[in-house]
Amino acid sequence: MARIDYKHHDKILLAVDCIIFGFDGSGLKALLVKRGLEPEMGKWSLMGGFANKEEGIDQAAARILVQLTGMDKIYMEQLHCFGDVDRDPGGRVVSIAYFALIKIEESNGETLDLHNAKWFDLKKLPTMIFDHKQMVRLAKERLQQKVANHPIGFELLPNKFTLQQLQGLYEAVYETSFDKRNFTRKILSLGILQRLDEKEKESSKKGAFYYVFDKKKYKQLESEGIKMI
Amino acid sequence: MARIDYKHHDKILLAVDCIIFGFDGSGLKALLVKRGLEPEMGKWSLMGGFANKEEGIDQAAARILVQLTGMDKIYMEQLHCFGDVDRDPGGRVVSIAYFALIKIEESNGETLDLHNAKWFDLKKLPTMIFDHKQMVRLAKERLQQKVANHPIGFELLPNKFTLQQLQGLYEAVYETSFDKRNFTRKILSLGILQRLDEKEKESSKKGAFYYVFDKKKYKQLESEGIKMI
DNA sequence: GCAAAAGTGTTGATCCTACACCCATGC
DNA sequence: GCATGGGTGTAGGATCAACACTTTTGC
Repeated sequence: MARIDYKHHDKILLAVDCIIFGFDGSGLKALLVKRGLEPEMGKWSLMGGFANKEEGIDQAAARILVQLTGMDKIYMEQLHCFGDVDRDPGGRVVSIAYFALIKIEESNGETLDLHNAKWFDLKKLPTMIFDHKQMVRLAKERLQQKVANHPIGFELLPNKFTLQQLQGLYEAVYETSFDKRNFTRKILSLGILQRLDEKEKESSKKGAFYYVFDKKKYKQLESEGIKMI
Repeated sequence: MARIDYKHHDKILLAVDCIIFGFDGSGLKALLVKRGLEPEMGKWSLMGGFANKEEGIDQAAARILVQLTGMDKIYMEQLHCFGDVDRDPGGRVVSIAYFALIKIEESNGETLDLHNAKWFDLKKLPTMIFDHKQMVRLAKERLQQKVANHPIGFELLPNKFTLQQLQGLYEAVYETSFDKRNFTRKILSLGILQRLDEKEKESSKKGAFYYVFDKKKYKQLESEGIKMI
């Protein structure tokens, strides 16, 4: 077999696009920005950017997430690589999509405004550029699969949350509703929630206990994939 | 926000690497080739190649699979994009890994020989270049997840197969063993197998019925994901 | 007739689902 | 004292796991 050199092959623009999910108590949201460059400037778009030669693609995604949200260490995972020849009318660009889960209340309003970012309910998404709608759809499917077996839903909630908030989140992710008693029993039986002595008193007279996700206990149990739901 | 042009961004070499699985009745196998270019020429490697500007990445993967196996229309799905800066000592190359399932007996021996390809038992893999071992590990995990909910195991078996072969395949994928009665009952209760009148008489006096996967029935049932196992 | 693999049912345990009432509190 | 959301238990059905013997046939 012939000896071949890397030099004779095509180099291609590599982009990273981020599907950023948030939950505000009423529904799953995606964070979109107004695109700041041609083509399609001014249209709604996922937050994205180009990968540089000197950085890994995960670093590129993390960099872009910090740019927009001002937040470090947010949950992020690679989704899929989109590489149709004509996906971007501006040129041949292969895009690696990442999805991220953030706690809405911790994001930085200033950096969001800087990029003209806005939260959209997943069920009321605007028209988006290129194949970004397909990216969001795929990300939502992946989120559903993942949430069923991994404790990542907590990334979308405040550090302390009530069972009702947690149930609301699962209902939003799966677009369905669960029986309160069954849900409570199942989620508590996993043994990964720790109840605080503190109560949330905003939304009821009686008050609902706050819980926190107990990462240590989860790590102990994690024989690759606990059934969350 | 400033108007930016694509031209000012880095272009990067894009490779495609294929994890090709096969099943020969005794264990899950992966198809490796002797690498034909520097660096690491002569070492064991996944079959790969560079993506061209004029083709989509899925097309690139399909092209590379045909090159090696001589087979068209084989089951293939994107796995993950590997983009660490130093993953390839020969230069900055981002690789998109695909995994494929083939029926070993249908592959073309000549094209395999041409690339010095060899089947390796997944439990006895040789040293491989770059991050290819990691790719195989991830592919195996994904295969396990996918096989549990989708009827793709049949891609690894001849068109007609016995229940014993099918069970052997599932046992190989999950590296465990199942109870014959429970397995038979569950798989037949799905209603996606059709029994032929023909028997396989090689491996027993009595003979075992051949079955075929009934794609039509599956499509009817497919309300997104039937539980296979 | 015997060796070798094929084929087939039952039972107990577990898990899942459906369902409704009392509790604590602020007003 | 009443309105509001918080918290809790049970029973029936479905599913899963464990288990062993009979059948067929080529030799």
